[in-house]
Amino acid sequence: MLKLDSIIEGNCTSVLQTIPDNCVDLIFTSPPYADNRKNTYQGIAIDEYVDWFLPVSAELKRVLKPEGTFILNIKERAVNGERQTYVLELILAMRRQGWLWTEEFIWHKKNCYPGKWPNRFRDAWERCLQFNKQKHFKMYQESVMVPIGDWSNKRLARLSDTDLKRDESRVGSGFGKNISNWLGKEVVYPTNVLHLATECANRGHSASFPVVLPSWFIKLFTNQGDIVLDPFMGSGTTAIACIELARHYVGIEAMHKYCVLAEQQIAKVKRPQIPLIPENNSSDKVYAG
Amino acid sequence: MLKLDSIIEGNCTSVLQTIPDNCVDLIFTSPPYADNRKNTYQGIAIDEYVDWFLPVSAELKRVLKPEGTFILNIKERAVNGERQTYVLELILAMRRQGWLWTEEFIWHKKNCYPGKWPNRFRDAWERCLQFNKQKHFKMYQESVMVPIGDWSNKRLARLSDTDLKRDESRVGSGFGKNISNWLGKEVVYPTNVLHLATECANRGHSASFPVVLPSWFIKLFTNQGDIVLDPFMGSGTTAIACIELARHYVGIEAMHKYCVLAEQQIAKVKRPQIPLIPENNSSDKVYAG
DNA sequence: GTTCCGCATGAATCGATAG
DNA sequence: ACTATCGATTCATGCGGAA
Repeated sequence: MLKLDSIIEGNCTSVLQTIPDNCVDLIFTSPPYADNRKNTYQGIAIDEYVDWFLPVSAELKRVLKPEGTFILNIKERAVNGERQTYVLELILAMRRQGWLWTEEFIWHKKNCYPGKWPNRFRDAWERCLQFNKQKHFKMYQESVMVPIGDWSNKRLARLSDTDLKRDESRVGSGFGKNISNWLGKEVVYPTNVLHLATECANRGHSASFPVVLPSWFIKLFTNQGDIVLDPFMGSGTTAIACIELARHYVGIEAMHKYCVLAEQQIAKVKRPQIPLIPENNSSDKVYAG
Repeated sequence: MLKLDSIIEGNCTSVLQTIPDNCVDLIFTSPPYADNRKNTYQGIAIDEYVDWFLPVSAELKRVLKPEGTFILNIKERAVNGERQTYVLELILAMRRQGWLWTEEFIWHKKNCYPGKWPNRFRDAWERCLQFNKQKHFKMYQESVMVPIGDWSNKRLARLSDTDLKRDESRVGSGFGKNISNWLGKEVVYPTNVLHLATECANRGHSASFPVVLPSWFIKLFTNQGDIVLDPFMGSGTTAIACIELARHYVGIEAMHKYCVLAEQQIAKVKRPQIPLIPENNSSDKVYAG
C-alpha cells in the first residue's frame, strides 16, 4: 500500500490522496514560501498562499496518526517595508481546519544571510510550527537532551552589558556529533529555541535546511522504525535524517530535478548499524498532554 | 502640556487622551498578558484581548511621531495544550487600524524560566513586534553594533596575497571585492534576534523584563533628549533605561502599588553625565525606508 | 592524522533603473 | 502608475586542499 523509503514524484495533494489514513508518525516539511524563488520552484502568490496550502494540510491531517505531530518550517519575507502576514493567517486557518497549534519553535540561525538596509537588520530566525490532531501526542524528550558545562554557571551568574553582545556559546544547539563531548557533563532538557547554523555547501537546492533541523524533531517525536513524511521533499534532507536515525521516510516532490538530486544525496548516506539499545525504548515512551 | 520624566497613575486609555498628537519618539511596552488568573495584574480575558487593546493602540498611533516606532513585547502562553492566538489576531487587527507591521524581533532568553512538562519544553523566547506609522522612520543602527565573530581573527588577521591583489584590481564579485573594508573591523550589525539574559532583580512585579531589552530599542530608535512612552509602566524598567541613556520618559500605570515601586526603582538610578560627544549626532542620523 | 587557510555561498532586502 | 530586473550591501560557516 504505502511504499516506504521512497520519493514519489508528483503533485503534492494528488500523491497524498494515495496514502492511507492514520499511518504517519511525523510530518516534517518546509514548503515553498510565498512569492519566492519563482525561478527555482513553483512560486505561490502571497494572497493565494492560504488557499493553496489548506487542501494540503487537510490531507496531511488525514494521513497523520492521531498521536502524531506535524512540524511546519516557514518564515514570511519582508515586502515593501513590511513583514507579510500570510503565515499568521495560515495558523488561524489551520486551527479552523481542526488542527491544534501546540507550539511555535524558533530556529535561531547562527549564520544568517548577510546584507544591510536602512530600515531593518538581517533576518536570523525561522518558525517551526507544531501542529497536532489531539492533545495527546508522542514525545520523547530524553532523546534531545543537551549537555551543559561549567561555563554556563559562570556566565549566568554575571549579567552585564556583554549579554547584549553576540552569543558565542555552543550550548543550545546540543547537536554535537562527538559523544565524547558529553562525558562528564550534566544534561538538561532543551528549550523551544534551536540555535543551528545553516549549511551553505553545494546542495543544489536553493532552500535547504541543515539536516540537524529535521533530526532534532525526528528524535523528539518518533521512535526507531516509525514513518516520517515530507510532502515537499526538495533535496531530500528529511530523508537523510531518517536514514541516519533508522526511521522510515516517505517523500513527495513535484519537480523531477529535485527527485533526482534527492536520490543522489540519499545514496551517499551511510546506514547506521542498528544500536543494541534503542534510544527510545518503551520505558522512555512518554505520552504527552 | 506633556509632563516629562514622570509616571502618571490612571487608566491607560484615559491618560493617553491627555497627551498631544505626534509628540513621542518611541513607544516601548509590555502590556499585561491575557490570562485567566486575575490575581497578579488586571487580567484580560483571552477572547476579549484584541478588543481591549485596539483602543489603546489607536491612541498610541495618535501620540507617536510620524517617524517614530512602537515596540510591543508580548508572548502568548499555552492554555489547554495550545498556544493562544490572540497575538496573531492582534497583529492583523492593528494592520487594519493603519499600523505597518515592520518587523518581528525575537528576544531569545538565555536563562528562561525552569520547569518540565510532558508535552512541551521551556519557553525561551518572546516577541518584540515593531510597528510604524509610515515606511520612513528613524533608526540609528550604529548605536547597537556588536563585536565581530571569532572567525575574523583567523581570516582577517593576515590577508593573503590574493586578497591584496583582488583589492587592488577591484575585480571579482561579492564579499571579496571590498576585503579592505574588513581590515581592523571589530563590530558588525546585529540581527533581529536578541540573545539576552533575563533579570531576576525585579521581584516586586510579575512581568518584568531586563533593562537591556528597552535599552537596546531605545538606542536603536531614539536620540538623546527624545521622548519614550511606556503606557504599561509596571515596575519602571523602561524609565530606568531612559534615565541611563539620557532620554525623557513618560510612564502610565494603573495600579498605585506599581507607581510607588517604580518611583523607588527610579530614585536609585544614577544619572549619567552628559557625554561630550552624543552617540547619535546629526551626521549619524538615518531616515530609513 | 590534525590544523590551518582560502573560498564559495546562503529561503535577504532595498533602491534605482528599465520597460 | 506599476512591475520586472539588477546592483550594492553584508557575515559566518563548512568544505577541500595544503602545511
